[in-house]
Amino acid sequence: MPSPRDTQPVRVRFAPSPTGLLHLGGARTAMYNFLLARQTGGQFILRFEDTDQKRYDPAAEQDLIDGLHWLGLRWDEGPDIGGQHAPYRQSERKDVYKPFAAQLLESGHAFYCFCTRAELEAKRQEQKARREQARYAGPCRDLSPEAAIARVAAGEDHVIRFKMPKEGSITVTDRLRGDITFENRNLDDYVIVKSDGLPVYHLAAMVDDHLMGITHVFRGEEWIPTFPLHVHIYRAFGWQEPEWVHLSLFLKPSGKGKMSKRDTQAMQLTGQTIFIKDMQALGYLPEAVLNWVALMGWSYDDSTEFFTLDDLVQKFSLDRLNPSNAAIDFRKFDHFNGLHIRALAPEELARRILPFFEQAGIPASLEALTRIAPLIRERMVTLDEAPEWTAFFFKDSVEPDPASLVAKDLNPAQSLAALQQAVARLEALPEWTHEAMEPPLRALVEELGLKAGQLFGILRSAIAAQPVSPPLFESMAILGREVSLARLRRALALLEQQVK
RNA sequence: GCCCCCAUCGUCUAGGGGACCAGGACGUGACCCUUUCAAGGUCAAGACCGGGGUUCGAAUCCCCGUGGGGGCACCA
Repeated sequence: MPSPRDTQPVRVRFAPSPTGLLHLGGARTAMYNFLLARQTGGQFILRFEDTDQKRYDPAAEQDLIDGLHWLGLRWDEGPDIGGQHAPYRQSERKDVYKPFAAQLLESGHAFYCFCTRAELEAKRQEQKARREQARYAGPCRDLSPEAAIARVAAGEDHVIRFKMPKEGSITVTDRLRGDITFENRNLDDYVIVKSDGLPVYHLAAMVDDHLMGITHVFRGEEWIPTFPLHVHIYRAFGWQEPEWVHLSLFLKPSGKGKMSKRDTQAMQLTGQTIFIKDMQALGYLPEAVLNWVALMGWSYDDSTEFFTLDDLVQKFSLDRLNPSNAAIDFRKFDHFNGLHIRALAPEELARRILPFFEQAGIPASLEALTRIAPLIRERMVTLDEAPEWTAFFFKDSVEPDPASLVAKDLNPAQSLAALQQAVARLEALPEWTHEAMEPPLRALVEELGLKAGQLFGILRSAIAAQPVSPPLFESMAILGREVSLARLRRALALLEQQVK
């Protein structure tokens, strides 16, 4: 069911509330918005829904902005850069909502409510005791407008509620699920303006989306229960609705429910996170985050899985969105990270791993890392592994475990003899390159009747002094003749000690 | 409890009446390659929640169960 509205330039928005850090779900929603905007030549807008001053977290705004930047999702209008419809922070738009609330009051679609929280809570308890549906049951709905206005004028505390029809039903249309019908009697007289005068999401988001010309609304499935309210509001104003796209939810790895605070904390202990901010430090690539998350709820075909952001801009389609929830699978995240690392050019990989060396206190230059990058690119899962893989390149000398210098199935004396000959051949080399050293050493393996792994294992251990390391010849070439030979001679000495 | 959404391998998914003894990927196992570790390659095991319909024919459409998930705030 493709809609012609998907191919016209769209206006979409990512509208998080600055109450917490940017996480996977938000990143996916933001990306889908971004993709559709770029694909159609439309606009992607960032808007902060901060009408709840109690939950506001000043650090969250910056985190949201930083996270989106890191992911490479740029917006065309937003609180930090302005735009045609500024401001893009709802707390700064208090005055724009007022006339709309007034209009709803006048047209009879809303009413003033003077019930206190305590009264409401008591009613809810009663309803619960009677096993009834909990919903607004106060007297204010039936107050005459004159009486209500008089009480407001007298300074009485109040909220504004949407006057939900008691009868009938409403059918709303979600892009992924089709028509959904709700009985109005199951809907509540929701508060749309709080006693502090600020609208709640239900009003603020609808007004802003309309005013900002939003054509497609992407949001999580948790909004479906209040979806009919939102459409009621649109209809009360006589506005044209956007395309509503309710995305599936991300479930915890076990598949049992949404991520809770407790879950996210437990996750950090195992090096897993749903927060974009932490992913960079853990060595993940924004490309991998995007690729991974794009495929949770969307697919291109029956086999393509590797996508860059540009690919996604080109290939994304609302019609291939999947409505069922998805359990987060971090192993797949690692897989995508490896794929994207391998897709990086050496100099680019070097640039990405440089911060990890700085953090480890290893004075590695970009030039050196660029030469080393190809050796580790094929074996890395996360960027933070780079320093441990390559630490030996940046040491003046290394101290291999003596036992590691004795090859499998050989005794120390035999290992020493093999290494002596290997060193002799290497010393005789006219030039110190991978191409120059491999043939004579392979020949030596042959002559000694050894297996390649036996001889090269000794050399690798002498050079890198770590149980696993990048390939030998490439490593020696980068290390240079002097350093390599010095390390081999040191290994010779260690072996001699074992022989006597 | 009430309302709503969803339902294919352990996980992410393809499939939108015959092309399906259900395809891909992650993970798992085996093998190949191999100087370690990876990467890469090959192969293998592994799923249509159940029951009714509709139809010549259903993973695909409908209904009922069941299961999972979400929501029921002056939060978003």
